[in-house]
Amino acid sequence: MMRAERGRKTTIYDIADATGASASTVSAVLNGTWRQRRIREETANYIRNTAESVGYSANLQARGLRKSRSGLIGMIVPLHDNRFFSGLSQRFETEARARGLCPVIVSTSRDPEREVSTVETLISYNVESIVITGATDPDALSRLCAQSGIRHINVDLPGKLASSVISDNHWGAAELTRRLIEQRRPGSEGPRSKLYFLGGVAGDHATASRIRGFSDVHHALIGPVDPGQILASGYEPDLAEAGMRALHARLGGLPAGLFVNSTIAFEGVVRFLKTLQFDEFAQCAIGCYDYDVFASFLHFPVTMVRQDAERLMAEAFAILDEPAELRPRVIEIRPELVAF
Amino acid sequence: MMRAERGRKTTIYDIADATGASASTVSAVLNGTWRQRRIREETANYIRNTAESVGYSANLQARGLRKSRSGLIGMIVPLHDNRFFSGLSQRFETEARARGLCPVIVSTSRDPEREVSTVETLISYNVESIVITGATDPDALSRLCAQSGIRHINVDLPGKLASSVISDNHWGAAELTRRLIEQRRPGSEGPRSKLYFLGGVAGDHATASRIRGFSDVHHALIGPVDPGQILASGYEPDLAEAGMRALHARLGGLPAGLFVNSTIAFEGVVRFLKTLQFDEFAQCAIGCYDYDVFASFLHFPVTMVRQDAERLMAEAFAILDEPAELRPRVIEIRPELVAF
DNA sequence: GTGAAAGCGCTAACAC
DNA sequence: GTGTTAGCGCTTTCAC
Repeated sequence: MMRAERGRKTTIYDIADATGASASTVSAVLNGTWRQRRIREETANYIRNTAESVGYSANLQARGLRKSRSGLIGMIVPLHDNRFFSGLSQRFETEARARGLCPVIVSTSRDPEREVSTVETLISYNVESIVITGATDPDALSRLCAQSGIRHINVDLPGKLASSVISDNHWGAAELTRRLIEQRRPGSEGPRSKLYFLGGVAGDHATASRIRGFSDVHHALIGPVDPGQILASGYEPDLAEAGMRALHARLGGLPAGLFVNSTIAFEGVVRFLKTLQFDEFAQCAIGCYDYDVFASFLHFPVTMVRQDAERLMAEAFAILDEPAELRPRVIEIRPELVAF
Repeated sequence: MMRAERGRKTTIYDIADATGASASTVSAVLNGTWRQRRIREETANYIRNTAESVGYSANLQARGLRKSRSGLIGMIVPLHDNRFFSGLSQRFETEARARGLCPVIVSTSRDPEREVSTVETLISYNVESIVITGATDPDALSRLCAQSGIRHINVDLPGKLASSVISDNHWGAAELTRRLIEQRRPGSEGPRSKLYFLGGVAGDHATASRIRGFSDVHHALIGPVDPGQILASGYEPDLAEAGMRALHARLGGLPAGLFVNSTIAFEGVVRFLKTLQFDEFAQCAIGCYDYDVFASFLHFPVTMVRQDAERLMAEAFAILDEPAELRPRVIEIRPELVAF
């Protein structure tokens, strides 16, 4: 193993030298195509044994270069440190593994430039396809991928240029709103008798759909929604907390119901509620779009919407597995409502 | 751009043809080494513009093959869908990015075989180094890496064959135990006056250190620890819940204090506590090794240990950045105690 | 200041 | 049934 001794990793040429076979024979044996080359069983065994004994492992970059494939599959997420996205990552990993691909998951901090450069990097590594989750500008990424002919799909946030698998936000929000209205204590009147929507960014697709779901049901069951009932205060716990404080001051108490648009905002809400007396917030029906185990153990009842990460990813891969489509599709997956 | 028209991606040869320069000049310009080649500024600009206008992006597999580097850095985690590990992932990503490397994070479900095959895959892709977190058998992985001369480091769980950066589990557990004992309501006697340790696997390094920290302080302040006080019931919420139920039955009530060894176990514990009356568990001092935002909002006070993912990763990369060491080191990072 | 050519480790067509 | 050979796209010596 002269080459190995020189510090390099052992290659098929080393194995070829060691066994007296040729590089192509070794290659065929070691990558499984040897049956079609009708290589003798014993030759194959001999080669395999030698390879194993020297700890040979194929150089996947070389293979990738030659076959212009990489065996890698990419995914971008806004952040790892989040229940929903880490759930998606977990499912992505499972699906990738089932296809013999090595998952590369990169986070982009919701930064559009970083999204672009990350996708460029993935493309440069010749990933087989890309799953784009929570992108701020999915279509910019689609254009990049299209340029290099890379299959890709949007998950969670839809785009116009590629198929998308998203949560059925309208349905989930409508259903959650319906339940909150059912739970609402009767009696109060005026602004405090209404429901309020808190958190997220109104421009963002998911939030917009949820606001529509909320408004539709609210309108049908209680009455028209006033703009003051929608507090899309952003994605930070602090902003949600401040929003809650302001709302509480404005109304002179808690409203009949609260629709919190993410666990991130929910954190701020809970922080504020903790400053109140139990009997005060016991009067308020609380719901959160998104799920967290511990949020379900709080000292007041809360209804949560759990998005179906498993189906979202399964559908995404189903589309990637199929031959490319003519026109982008949007598939909506219903979330599940969980009451505590 | 004939090659591009044939469906391939554009290469430096395409750019060379288009600009009339040679492939090596194009290469130098596009990878930044052109100054040392004293290529004329205008030539460089011309080439860069052409490259950009055709949307050229380098084939990183080819570059990697040639330079026997990949620009990838690997990490294995037991699972993505967990606060602690996803926090580590997030920091890993930041550190990798700071070094211009593309992070590849793969989960292994705490399956030893999968750990091995994942590390093999990463090695085959020529990753620059590997961060191993929460491995069941770190030393087996170290041997693999050593075989191929890949730098690597253990995080969270230590190994004997490579340097490790771990949480100071003994200190954290001792400190948590001390606080629980302080909070303990005086008065009771017998088994119920003691603290109980719940969750984790006694054989696992982290759990073992924590049990030692717990026992040392318990011994010093209350008295010897009875084997019956240690319930290392595993990593499943269900097991912890069952463990709690059994303990409660055995003691005829809750003990003076409860040391829960992970948020996973804590989930089961909380599930059980929910079945009790408020004034019953209000008597029990509760602590959890590991942190979760929402766990801090429960209807009883809890002290949590928050591991310092940022410093864990920073130290890990600091070691990877240094020249290889003669003897493996173990660095312990103190966690932070947070009371609610 | 720039080009020609070799080669990274692998695969696949084509020999025989 | 197995060997020879020509690249995959890039970097890097060496030449001029």
